[in-house]
Amino acid sequence: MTLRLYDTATREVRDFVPLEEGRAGVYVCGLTVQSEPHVGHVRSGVNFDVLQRWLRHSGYEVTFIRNVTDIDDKILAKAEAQGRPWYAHAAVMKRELDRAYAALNVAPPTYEPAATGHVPEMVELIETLIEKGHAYAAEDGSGDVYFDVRSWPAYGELTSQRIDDMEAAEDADPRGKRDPRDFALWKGRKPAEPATASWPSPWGRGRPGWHIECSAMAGKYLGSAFDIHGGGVDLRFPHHENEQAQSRAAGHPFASYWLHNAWITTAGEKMSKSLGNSLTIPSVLERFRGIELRFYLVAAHYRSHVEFSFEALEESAAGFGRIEGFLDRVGGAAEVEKGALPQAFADAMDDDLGTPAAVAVLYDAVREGNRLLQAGDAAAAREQAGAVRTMLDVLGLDPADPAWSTGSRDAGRADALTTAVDVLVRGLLDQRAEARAAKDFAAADAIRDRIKAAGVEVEDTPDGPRWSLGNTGSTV
RNA sequence: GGUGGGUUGGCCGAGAGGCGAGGCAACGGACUGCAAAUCCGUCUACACGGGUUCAAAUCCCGUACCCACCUCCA
Repeated sequence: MTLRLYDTATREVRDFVPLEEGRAGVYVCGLTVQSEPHVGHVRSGVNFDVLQRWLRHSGYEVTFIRNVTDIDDKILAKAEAQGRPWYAHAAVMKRELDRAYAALNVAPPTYEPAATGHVPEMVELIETLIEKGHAYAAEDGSGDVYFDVRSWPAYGELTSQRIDDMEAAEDADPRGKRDPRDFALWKGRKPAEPATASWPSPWGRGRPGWHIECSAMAGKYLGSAFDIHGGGVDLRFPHHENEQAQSRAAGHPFASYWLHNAWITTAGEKMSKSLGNSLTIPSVLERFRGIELRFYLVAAHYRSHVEFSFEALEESAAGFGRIEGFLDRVGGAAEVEKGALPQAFADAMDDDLGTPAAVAVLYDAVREGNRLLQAGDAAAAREQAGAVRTMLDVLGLDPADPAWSTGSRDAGRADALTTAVDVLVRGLLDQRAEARAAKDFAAADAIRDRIKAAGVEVEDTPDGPRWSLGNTGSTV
């Protein structure tokens, strides 16, 4: 089976046929670095990270671009509210975003272009659009440049909408637009805005519109035609529709496939910066490990709406614990040699990144491995573990991946702490072993209870007792 | 008004005409001094009303409810 992907533009699952054999160019809309990232933002990062990993695993040489929008109205507003330059605010938020991605083992893209670093490319693209008659400078002297929606008959094709059916934005500030649906390619500088937030252009100082950023950056790093463009569903319109219109009107074929990940909502409402109900990554990470959050996100299909809850995350983490438990029992994930990927897993992934079915295959292998372990067939169990580790690795969930520890600044201390606890717990377990040998079970159980009260679970195995941090996780 | 999506067992969450996804929880059994962990088993669901079909959770028609986008948004 070959990879098949659901293309939003055609609304069907299609075979993935790259423009150039063996290579895949992917552009994903990153974030506007204006506030702390929340679970929803990171879902997109994780979903497309899985796509990237699967493409790589399938043998593609992948160029993966994820941009950063580091200048926009909200950044300017928030920076001003906090009394610091907009670029300082953007830089701080960018760092938060990087931490969040690292905490969830989202691999860095091949390039991560920032909008402010590509203004000349944007100006050039706008000039091309004006030359071709698809854009015009506002006649009201604002310095704005708009895309002429009526000049591009295909406008609306990505989201199958007709211009005449679209609601004209209420705030459609006419500002010299020929049609209220025309959108800004370039925004002339407003007197109240800081001088540093504007760049010179043929139309006077100003800054780029949001949509043109992605068109220019995708073109620069992936060429005028590329394979996959991704982002969240909300971006379909207007952002992606506009990107496609601009790029095609300028003569570039642009993306062959459009992939959109669905939302994560909380209490039925979408997580949004403006609603302020965000579940920021740092706050979730106080209660769950990054690998658990990633597993929770990967276990749902990327096109399915997820209703976030800590209860569901808790259940998911419990399930992941069973996978980790198996790897531990077999000698520790790091000691397991990665094996071949089960065909059923590959088939699931090839089917529009069917991670739920893939995870089911993962659990089948874990159960079989545990069964073999119980039957005393350690060699066969290790083989299953090898498959398990490979599957986890493809999903970015390999517990032995150093990314999980280096992401934390406290990793070194945590290791030291584990060693210290190990020595202490082992001392107690030795006492318990003596008590058990003497059939003094009351004393043995008392010791186990003391250990458990400290949050450490003990399990007896044929090779002696093992301890682990119990599910102290959160009681919600 | 236009566009797109959803409603699945106690819960989470797949599937998309026949074949019990998977996970969590619960219960029973095996194992254990007792636990824990693990394995085996039980729990046979697809919003509602029609229709098509030998066969429908899946296709068609209708109804209800929910959500997203059309404005900054992953």
